[in-house]
Amino acid sequence: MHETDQQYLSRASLTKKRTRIQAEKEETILDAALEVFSTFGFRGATIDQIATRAGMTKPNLLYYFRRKRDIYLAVLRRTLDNWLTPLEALDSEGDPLSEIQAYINRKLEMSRDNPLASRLFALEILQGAPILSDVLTGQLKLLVDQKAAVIQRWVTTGRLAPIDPYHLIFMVWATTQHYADFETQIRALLGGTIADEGHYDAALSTLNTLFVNGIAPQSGP
Amino acid sequence: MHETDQQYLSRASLTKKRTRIQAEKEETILDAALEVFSTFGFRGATIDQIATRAGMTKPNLLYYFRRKRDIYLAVLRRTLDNWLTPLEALDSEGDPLSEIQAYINRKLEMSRDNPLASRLFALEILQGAPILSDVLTGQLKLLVDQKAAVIQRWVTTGRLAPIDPYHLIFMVWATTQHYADFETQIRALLGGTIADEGHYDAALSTLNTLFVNGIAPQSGP
DNA sequence: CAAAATCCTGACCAATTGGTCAACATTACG
DNA sequence: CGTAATGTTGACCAATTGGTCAGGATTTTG
Repeated sequence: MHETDQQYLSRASLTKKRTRIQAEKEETILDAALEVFSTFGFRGATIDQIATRAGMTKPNLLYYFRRKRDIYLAVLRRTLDNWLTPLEALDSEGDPLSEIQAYINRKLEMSRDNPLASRLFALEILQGAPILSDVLTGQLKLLVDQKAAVIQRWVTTGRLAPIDPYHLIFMVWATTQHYADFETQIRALLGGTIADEGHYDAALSTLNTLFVNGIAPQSGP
Repeated sequence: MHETDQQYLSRASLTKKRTRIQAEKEETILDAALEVFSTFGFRGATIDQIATRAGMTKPNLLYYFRRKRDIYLAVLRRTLDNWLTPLEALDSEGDPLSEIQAYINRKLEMSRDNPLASRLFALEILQGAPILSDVLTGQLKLLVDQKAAVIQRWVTTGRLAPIDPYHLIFMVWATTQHYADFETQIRALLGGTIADEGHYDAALSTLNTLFVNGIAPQSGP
C-alpha cells in the first residue's frame, strides 16, 4: 500500500521498474526534506534548500518528485505510521496504569529519537493542517475514539480515577511532544535537551509523578 | 520603554508627533499581522496578505513599517508581555497548590482568549526562535529560574510532592498551550475547541485532576 | 484659509523561487 | 559491446514577493 501510494508522488516511478538509484535518491531526498520542512514549514522551505542538503541539483530532485507538494506529501506519509504507532499499541487487556505509563514512555522516546517528525506534524497542524486534515478527521479520529473508549471503560470500572479520556490523551501528547516541538526553548532554559540522559530522566520522572498520581484510582470507600 | 522601542520599528514615527492616524493604522496593521503571522509563520506570510487583511495597500502599509521584519518584531513585542504575565503572577507567599492551580487557570484562559498569540510564539520557537532567542535566554530564563526556585522551596519544605520545578513548568505550558497551538487537531477530534464552554470545563477539570493529584504532598507515613 | 506636514497609491524594480526542457551522461541489459 | 532506458544538468521562464519612489490627496496647524 505504501509502495503503490508513493508511485503517485515520485514521478521517476513511471519507469518500468523501481531502480536501485531511485530507491537510494528518493530516500536521500525525503531525509533532506524532513529536515528542511520540519524547520521552515511547507511555504518556508525551498526546493533548492532540500536539493542542496540532499547533495543534488534542483532539476535532478524534480526528476524524482515533480512538485514541491509531492515531496511534502511523501515525507508526511513516510512519517505518519511512526506517529500513530505508540497510541495503537495501547492495550485494552493490559493494566490501565502500566499501559498509560508505557504509552508515555513510547511517546517521550519518539520525541527524543525523532524530534524532526514531531516538529513536522506540529507545523502542519499549527498552520491548520491543510494537507493532513483528512487524516485528522479520518484515521486519527477513529484511532482516538477507539482508545478513548478503552480508557473510559477503565474509568467506569473504577480502575482509573474519573477523568475525561480525550483530554487525558491530549495531555500525554502535549507534554511529551513539547520536548521535541519546543526544543529550542528547553535548551535555552535547561542548557540542554532530552537528548541528554539527565534531562530525559528528569522529564520522564516528572511525567510519571504527574500522571500516575493523577489518574490512579482514589483509594478508600 | 515600549513606546520608544516601537519608534525604531515604525518608520512613520520619524514624524514630529505620533499622529492620530498613525496610532490607528499601526494598531490595525499589528492586528492583521498577528492573524497572518500566527497562521503562516514569518516566511509563509506575505506583506500583501497583511495589507489586504488590514484594508490597505501594500505601499501604504510599508509607509508605517518599512520592512516585513519590522512588522513581525512589533507584533512579537506587543504580545510578549501577555505571554509572560501569567507566570510572573505566581506568588511565593501563596499556598503552593492554589498558586499552581491559579497559574494553570490563567494559562488556559490565555489559550482560549488569545490563541493567535500562542501560535505566533509556537511557530517562532518551532523554527528555532531566530528572533526571540535573546528573550528566551534572557528575560524568560530569568523569570523561569526565579519561579523554579520558588517551587523548589515548596518541594523542599514538604508543601509539594517531590518534583522537578522546571519540568513541572514545562508540563503546565505544554498542556495549556496545546489547546491553542493544536486547535485544528482538537477540533477534528472533539468537534469543537475550548472556546466552547463544555470543552473548556472538561479541559480545566482534567488539568486540575492531573496536577493537583500529581503534586499534592503525599499524606504522611 | 493656506502652507506645511503627513498620508496614500500606481507603477515599477530586482531577487527569489517553483518548475520546464533540450541535450548530454550514465547505467542496465540482451 | 551496443542500444534502450534511465539519470543529470545548465539555461531558461513565469509568477510571486519584498521593497522603492515620484507625485498627488488629505489632514494638521498656525
